[in-house]
Amino acid sequence: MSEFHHLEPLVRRWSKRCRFSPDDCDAVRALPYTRRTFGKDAYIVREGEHTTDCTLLLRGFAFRQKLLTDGDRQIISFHIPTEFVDLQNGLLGVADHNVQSLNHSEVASIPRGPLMSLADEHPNIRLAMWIDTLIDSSVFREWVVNVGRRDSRARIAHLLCELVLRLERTGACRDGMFDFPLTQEQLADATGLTAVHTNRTLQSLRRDNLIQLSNGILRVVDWEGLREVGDFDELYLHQQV
Amino acid sequence: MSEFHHLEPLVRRWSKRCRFSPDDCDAVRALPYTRRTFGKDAYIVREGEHTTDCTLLLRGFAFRQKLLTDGDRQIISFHIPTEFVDLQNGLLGVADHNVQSLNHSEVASIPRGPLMSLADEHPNIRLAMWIDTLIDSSVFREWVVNVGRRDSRARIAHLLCELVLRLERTGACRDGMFDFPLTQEQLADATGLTAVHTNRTLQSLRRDNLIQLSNGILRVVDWEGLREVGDFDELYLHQQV
DNA sequence: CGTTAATTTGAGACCATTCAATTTCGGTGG
DNA sequence: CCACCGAAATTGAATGGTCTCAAATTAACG
Repeated sequence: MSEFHHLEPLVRRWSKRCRFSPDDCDAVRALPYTRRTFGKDAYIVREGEHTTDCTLLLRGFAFRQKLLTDGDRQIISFHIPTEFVDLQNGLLGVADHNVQSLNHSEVASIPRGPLMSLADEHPNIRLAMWIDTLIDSSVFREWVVNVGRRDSRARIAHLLCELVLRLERTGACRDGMFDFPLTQEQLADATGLTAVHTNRTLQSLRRDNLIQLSNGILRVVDWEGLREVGDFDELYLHQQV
Repeated sequence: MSEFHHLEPLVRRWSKRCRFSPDDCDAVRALPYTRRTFGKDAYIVREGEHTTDCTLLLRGFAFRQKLLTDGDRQIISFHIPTEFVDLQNGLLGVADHNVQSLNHSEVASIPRGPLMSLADEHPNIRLAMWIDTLIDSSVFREWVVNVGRRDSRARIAHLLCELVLRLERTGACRDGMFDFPLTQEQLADATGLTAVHTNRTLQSLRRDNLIQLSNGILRVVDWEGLREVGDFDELYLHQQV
């Protein structure tokens, strides 16, 4: 079992994007890291913290969020395995938002120093990292649009479309079907709605035969329909990069 | 007048952040660029475009936006001089959103190739550039929160607080007073509201003696009050970096 | 100064919220 | 395996913030 290296999925993802040399790949594999696990809703990073590591998600889901002073929560992004949940903290000194584990998750904590040195010394790796942060950024922009200008049906449909495409890449979604561990409250916090209205909106999407959702499994019944309702265009995911 | 180099403000901003060597500074100054001007509302970058340059704002304001299929517009960020409006396009192949000139503006178009080579060869410059894109990203996250979870008064107050702090750094805002070229429609598109409701909300902020706004000049009368109404915390701007 | 853009006002409709109660689900221990 | 429990999902009714549509007023500009 020690044949398998925990960072291998990261190597695969990055090397595909940036034509890594064998040396680049080995350099990533040589990164020091600590494996950690988190329970449901556990905090991985806290706003205001001076972070010392970057966190690569190995298993489970995670999400970023900010809390308002009145206690309201806005979820800013969801993350799936092989993604960093806080790569920006490699360069920014202080975390500007929280990161929580969505369900039971497993991560690799990589110290900032070695990670940034790696970037300094390997142009291809640096490029892959930078592009990761740029795609993050593009997703945030789309989320501004989503919560700013779309109605409840479109917001939720759009979010589901995004998850489908991202999960398909990792094989976690096949035939439009995947494990959907989000509670309706989390879905609400991600779309800027209330849990109650999220519930009614999901029912409306089900009624229109766009999706099925039960037992924590989501199935997209009508992809083109969902796409249309969600005003979805995947350009912003930059998946070809 | 040829004493003054158009990229000098950029050199100053970056070198302050990353301890540039004289050589770093000269390398930035040596960048090739084309000066261009744009009229009100003119497109600087269009979604879907394969961009060849990055655009540094020299004078005037600009903003990023996306259009929905139904024609609605969501503004994603505002930009002020010495900022790049599309630095991410140096690495991402295709523009995922539009950039428009807010008023009459002046920019320096820098070809991607030389700009990225510069980053490759100068660690400090690369760091400054990367951090620029990371701060962009942090601002987008805060905007997700703003349009997702705050009511109309808070959204507008928050946006005004952000503008004040950013403009103060460049000297364009003093004593809480600055040229405010945004129309109420643009303000609405940035906060996810309608122009009509933006108008009523501005009146409400004026009535509470938080701001004065007339003749395109905005004056923050009660900074602490505005800050409180907007639930504003400037951590996300990372201005100390 | 004339013409268009931008701001302002009013009234009514609607989408989403709030608050509360009920039902279902998922996990746990007896 | 069933009884139990808390969490999550669902439903209802009333409220409210924001939108829509239209018209009037004011400001900007050539």
